[in-house]
Amino acid sequence: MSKIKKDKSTEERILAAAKKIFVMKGMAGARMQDIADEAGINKALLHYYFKNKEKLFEVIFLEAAGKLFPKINEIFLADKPLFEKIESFCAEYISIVMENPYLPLFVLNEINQDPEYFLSKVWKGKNLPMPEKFLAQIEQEVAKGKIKRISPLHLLMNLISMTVFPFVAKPMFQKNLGLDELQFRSVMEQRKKEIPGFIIDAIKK
Amino acid sequence: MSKIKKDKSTEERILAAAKKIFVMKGMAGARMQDIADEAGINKALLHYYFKNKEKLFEVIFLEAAGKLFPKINEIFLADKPLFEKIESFCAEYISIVMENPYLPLFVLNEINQDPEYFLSKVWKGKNLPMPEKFLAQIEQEVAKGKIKRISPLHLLMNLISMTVFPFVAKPMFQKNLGLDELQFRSVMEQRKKEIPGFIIDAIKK
DNA sequence: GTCTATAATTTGATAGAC
DNA sequence: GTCTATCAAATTATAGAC
Repeated sequence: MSKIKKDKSTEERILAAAKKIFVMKGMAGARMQDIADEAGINKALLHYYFKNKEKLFEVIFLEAAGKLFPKINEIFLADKPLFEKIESFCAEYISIVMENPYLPLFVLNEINQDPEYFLSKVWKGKNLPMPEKFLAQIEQEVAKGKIKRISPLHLLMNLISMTVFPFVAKPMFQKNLGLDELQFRSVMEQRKKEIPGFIIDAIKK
Repeated sequence: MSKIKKDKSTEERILAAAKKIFVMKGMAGARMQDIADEAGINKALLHYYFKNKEKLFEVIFLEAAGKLFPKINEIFLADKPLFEKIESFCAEYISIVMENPYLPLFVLNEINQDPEYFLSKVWKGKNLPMPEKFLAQIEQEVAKGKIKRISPLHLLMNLISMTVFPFVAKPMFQKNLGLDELQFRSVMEQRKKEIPGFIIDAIKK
């Protein structure tokens, strides 16, 4: 701690500013000047802290991806009954993303720019997604006759789609359904129960 | 028809090139040079046909949005039984998007850049989304005791999410689930039946 | 309509003073 | 660490010949 009692270190303010601008405009659309302005500094100082735009972007992107992917992998690896997994995934994922509603679109969009590069960045070494266990668990439930004969792959896609997509299409849903910020939050809060209930109704015998 | 028998007019080639580049890189990331190269012409000619980048982009964006939104509005306005609506929506929407899998992410991303502006462009005047009828129809089915007591809003979100999201997250799903191009298409083909079946199981009494 | 050459502007990045 | 001033490269857009 070289410095005491300042609201926020310059680096912290840069990172907060960069996150805001990058998530809003994307890598290509973001301007170093905008980030500097947002952080209350100038471009030179920005480059002093982060050598170039690419380096700064990588920090922001990896932090964003780090908020979204581990939670998905958790559901793959956890040692819990199927229904519990689905319930806790919806609730926890929505809670996390509700604080940063635009992260999923940001991350998915950048991944789309160069899937190989970005996906390798996301889980280089560890953190690899292992959906096999989860898919096998569904198979077993089917085999045991606990749930309907459903394709594990499609069930997984349905779960993730219903949980994540409303955030990706947030402006569209808000405009078309006439939801203000508060109402949108409320709807997403409901979905923590609504989605698991919907799935259970769909697959229970 | 001033000219006869040429593979493709210059304007057509420009539009095809612009679509490819804009959809791949987004408005901010696309380069006029790339579009010119892709079309086999030079930048000057590109500006001769379309005054500037913004104008060209608008044409592409509106065409893309025009492929995605009317189909959604159709389900809102059509005069058909609920189940039929859901079935035909899934099948038709997936068929349309399968030929341009990256359109949804492109459109959603640009809308996110400036929701007011882009959404006003999409349905200026006509083409306004009218979800009320569809939501009311669900209410009625519930009231008549035909289906479970479910929130119309959430059912609508679930339907659209399950249909659209796999395209938005295409690279992620492909990488994580180990699907090549052909397998992905096959999975989406299955979903034309899988999604309606899933929904029916979830809401039928 | 199409091209070459070039202007005009934006923007990422650096030099050097304090 | 932070700033001002400036450069160098990239990129949109135009002028003008054919």
